[in-house]
Amino acid sequence: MSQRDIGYHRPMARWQPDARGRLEAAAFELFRERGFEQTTVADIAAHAGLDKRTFYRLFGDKREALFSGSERVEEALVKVVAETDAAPFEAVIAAFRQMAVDIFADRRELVRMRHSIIESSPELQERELRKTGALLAAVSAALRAKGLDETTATLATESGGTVFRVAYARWVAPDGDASLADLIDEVATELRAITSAPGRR
Amino acid sequence: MSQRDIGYHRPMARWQPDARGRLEAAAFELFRERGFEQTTVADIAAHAGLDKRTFYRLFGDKREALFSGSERVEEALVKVVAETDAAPFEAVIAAFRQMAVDIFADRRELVRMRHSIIESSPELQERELRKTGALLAAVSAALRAKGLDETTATLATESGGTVFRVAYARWVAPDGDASLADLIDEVATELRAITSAPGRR
DNA sequence: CCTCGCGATGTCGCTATGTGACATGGCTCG
DNA sequence: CGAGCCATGTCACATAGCGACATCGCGAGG
Repeated sequence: MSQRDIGYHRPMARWQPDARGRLEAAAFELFRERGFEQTTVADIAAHAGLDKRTFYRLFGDKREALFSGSERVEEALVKVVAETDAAPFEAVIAAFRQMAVDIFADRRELVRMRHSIIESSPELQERELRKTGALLAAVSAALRAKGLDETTATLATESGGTVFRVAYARWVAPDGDASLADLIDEVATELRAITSAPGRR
Repeated sequence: MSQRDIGYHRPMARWQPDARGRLEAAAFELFRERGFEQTTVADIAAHAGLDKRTFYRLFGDKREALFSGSERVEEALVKVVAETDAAPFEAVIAAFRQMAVDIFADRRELVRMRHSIIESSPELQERELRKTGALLAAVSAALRAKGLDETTATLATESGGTVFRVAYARWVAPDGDASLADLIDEVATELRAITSAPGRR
């Protein structure tokens, strides 16, 4: 890491480039080393060669430094949902599946590290929940934009989210080795079975 | 309100009774009047005739004052799930249904006020998400205790939670008038339809 | 080439959150 | 009747987060 050189004869710009990226990296590193609560915003800023105040200009709060990829994920999900013409639940599953392939598949170790950081802090778990909720709201809006009523859109979206969360939990588990996309398919099938008909015990 | 007299000739106890209840009431009142962010913990404590420090001995943080009923709800849900012998998803739905009748039905206005407070603050929304998650985790554990595997338990629980959230959203909506229990049944049926089979568009 | 303003960053100061350590004083139990 | 318990208050402090103002390289226009 580091080695964020600019070039050779640049007469030394007033500031190093990519303040935001440096802060994200510093936060990730420190959260892993000392834990979220043991890391102060001043620590993160100093580690990135910046001031505490600059951190707060780029991130709403201390937790946000860990949740930067979410816009990309949201765009990917919404795009698939908007373009596919499958039934609502299937559309959402397809979106998560595609997103898993395009964004998650190659980053398993990174995702695992991030997951273990979040797992260790209730505050971060809360933020993750909120981010996920916002993501699902965007997906649901994309479904409604296709003419679905709100209840249908919400139920399809939330069910898809449930499938994803369960599949994701298995994927990041230390011993799992199946691909996330395959896990999503498996879990979707299981969910269909469970909610299908009021069968007997 | 107030008028929390003890009796006639009680030689004046050192402290007024029910500090926790007074703090909860004060918090609710102030959050409604000024909003969550505009209310400081010192305000709440003063309003209840107590010190800031006492607040933090009784509540983990400022938000917790709004989330005290959750243990009761959890107990009610777990009890039904443990005692019924329906299929998993149906068991969870039955639990929410029963809880709706026993705990929510008579408190619609209170629940609406509480909901509007939470809606107005992202911090409170995060906490609500976490509380709901903990609740669902307990329900899922109750299902596993009956011998179900983790995936089935989680999927049934989360799906039930989805149904409840959607029904609840309709129930607290300003114009709704159906009972929460009925809404739960309706939404459950809709969810079954949506996840049933990969039908066509 | 000069200057003038923009924009990203730093500095300062302050309020509020949340916590540890210690003090107080009715109440209960022996 | 005395010893301690325990809920509460008091004090001090680190950190989060934010408003206001200062700094100064850079780039556009004269």
